[in-house]
Amino acid sequence: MDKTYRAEKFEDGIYQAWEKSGAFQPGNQGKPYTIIMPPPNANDPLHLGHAMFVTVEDIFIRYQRMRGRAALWLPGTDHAGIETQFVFEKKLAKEGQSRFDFDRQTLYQMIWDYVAKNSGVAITQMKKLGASADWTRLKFTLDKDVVKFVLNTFKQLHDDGLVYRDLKLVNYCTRCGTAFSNLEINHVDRNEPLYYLKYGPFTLATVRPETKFGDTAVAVNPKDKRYKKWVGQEIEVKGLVGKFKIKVIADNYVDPQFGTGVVKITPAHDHNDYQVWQRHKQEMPGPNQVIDFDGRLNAKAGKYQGLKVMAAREKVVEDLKKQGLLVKVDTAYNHAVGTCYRCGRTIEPLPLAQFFIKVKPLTKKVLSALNQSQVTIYGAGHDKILKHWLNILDDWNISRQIVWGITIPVWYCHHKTNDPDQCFVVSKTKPIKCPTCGATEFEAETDTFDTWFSSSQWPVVTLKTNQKDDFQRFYPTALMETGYDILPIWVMRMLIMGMYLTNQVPFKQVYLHGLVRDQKGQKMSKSKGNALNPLDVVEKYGADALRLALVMSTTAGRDNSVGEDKIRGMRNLTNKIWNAARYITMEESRFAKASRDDEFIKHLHKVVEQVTKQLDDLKPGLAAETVYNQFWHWFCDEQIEAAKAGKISRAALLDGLRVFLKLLHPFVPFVTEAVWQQLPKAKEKLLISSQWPNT
RNA sequence: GGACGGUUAGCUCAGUUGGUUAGAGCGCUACAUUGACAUUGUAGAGGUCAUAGGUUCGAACCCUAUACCGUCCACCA
Repeated sequence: MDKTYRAEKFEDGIYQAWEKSGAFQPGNQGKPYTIIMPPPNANDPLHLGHAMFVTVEDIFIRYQRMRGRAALWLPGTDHAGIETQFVFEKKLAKEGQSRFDFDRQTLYQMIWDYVAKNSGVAITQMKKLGASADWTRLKFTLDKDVVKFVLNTFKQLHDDGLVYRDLKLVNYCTRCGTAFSNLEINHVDRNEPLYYLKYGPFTLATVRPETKFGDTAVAVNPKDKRYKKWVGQEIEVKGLVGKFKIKVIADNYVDPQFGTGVVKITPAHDHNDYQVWQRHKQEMPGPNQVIDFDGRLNAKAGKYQGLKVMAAREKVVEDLKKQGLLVKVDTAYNHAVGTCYRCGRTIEPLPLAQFFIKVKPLTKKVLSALNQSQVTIYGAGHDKILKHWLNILDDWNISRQIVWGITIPVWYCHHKTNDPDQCFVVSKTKPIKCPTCGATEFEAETDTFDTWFSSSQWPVVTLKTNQKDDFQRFYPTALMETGYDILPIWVMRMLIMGMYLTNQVPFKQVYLHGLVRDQKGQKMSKSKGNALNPLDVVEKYGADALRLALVMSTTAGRDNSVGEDKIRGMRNLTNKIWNAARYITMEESRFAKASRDDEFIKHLHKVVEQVTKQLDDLKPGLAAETVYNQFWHWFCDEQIEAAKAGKISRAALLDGLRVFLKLLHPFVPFVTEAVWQQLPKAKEKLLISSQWPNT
């Protein structure tokens, strides 16, 4: 044996031996224990966040496998709709092309080829980290059977009256060319001028004067005495594109304290105004769209047609000023603006007919399951956050205007329009005749599903489309493990769709890990240059060191700092393990009993109990700490030294080492396996398939 | 505006659900080296557990308030 442990000499060979042995597949014996892996983006290299989930999930899977459970860790990869199309468009841009240079089929095929070419990346890297997942069951979100299942779910939801098409204001990014759900919008505080405009007999305040061509009413608070006499009247306004008449309505939404207490209502371009319109449909016209999906003003804006929003705003303000219609400008005004989480551009609320899922009937079921403790959330207060989310959730917009995804199986009778009452047929293939309107001509839907719509079905679909009895055997799964940052966007939706599809919770426990931060507690990012690349770390210190550094002393739901110092320290443990084994195996075991053997065995047993309890309690950080300290400071520093003095027998020491290798294995699988292979022959050939010590 | 966290050693963090002198890693100080390991060992310095009250025989842990930090949500034009 070498004087120091060299991870690079062992890791690949050991991984191959594990995989070849079939240890990653659940055995036929034992109670099932299942983790469905959060599918990483198929074509993206891994970052530390991925390394984190691989580590934590692998710890639990290895532990349960050693406990004799039929442990299944089912891996997958994600087509990651918008993310991937965005990356691909960047690539096109570099080559001087854009997505608009290709028709849908061609573009889809190009992205498919691109993803196929890179799709091994994530999997190879997870293997490097020691992930003991069952790769024979790997699923991709665009696998034929997965797609088929997702299409059926949509049909089922529609048949159950839980899907509807409606014209609503959607969060539209004019740069990415698609709508987003509310959960994908970032709100940022921005300082924008608040303009006070003359508006007929009133003065009103707005930050968006360029939308005034879309105004359909003026609103005041019903209790506001100043304006009471105007309510219900039509006023005449002299505007930039001529005179027009507009009605004054009363709505509680208007805050008399804000600005002048008068608001212009532009239902096509503002979420609040849209809601006001919904309450006053009888009194005022509906959405009057003046900004188009390319982010430019349309013909209704007269001479401002063709200008982009910000340019139009400047021009409009300038002209208002010239005509004496601008009363004053409040430049100190701050408010929150919705921005695209992808590209950062301001989100434009635009009226678009989209498909929505009615969430209320579904969230109700999930809330009651939570209240009955059918699911337990581990992670610093995030159980409360989940409940909060379930209570406030709005209907889910699942239509996306991108090609990289699963096309919504809808056929519009005659032609697709933006009319919410448009007749359509839900069908995987082109229908012959519409049962409602009798149409025989159809236009296919081009919108695709929100990626998260298929992801929300992941625990169900991965098991239903896999080996024959998998769903019966492994569902509901034991544990869902992921970062708390995707609690609402993914975990909550899996609960919703899992309950809908199976009437059971998709998983019984949720372990939410924290975000990985750098040594100083700063967020890691490429631009800051403080991000560690997991593969570089593995190469330098070994996968075990990285794994242990990621999990050591962490608590569910709390961020944790990882720097090179910590990783080096953990690498030192792998060396310590190696050397303890080297020493113990140097001499032949003698079977004579020594004076402190009994005491030694008793303490060892206590350690086993403690680590086992901590893992059962879903406290991998604490378990790692316990086993680290007990191994290094008790076993090595005290007991090996005592053995040198003859107080502990070699046989006891060797047994102790075997126990520690088992306790350490879920955390540092490579070095423990490497050492196990050097020990005198035992019944259990591979440590990965060995039995957890008795408690 | 609301919700949820945090505040423990120089730094990064644990503290197993109220119970003896509060722990780890890194860093620091002194010593140790031909027999497992310098990717080491031994010894040590360093904390009135944010602050102020309260409950209790007993509080880092429970309660109340305050301060600061962080995250998320939110339709005030």
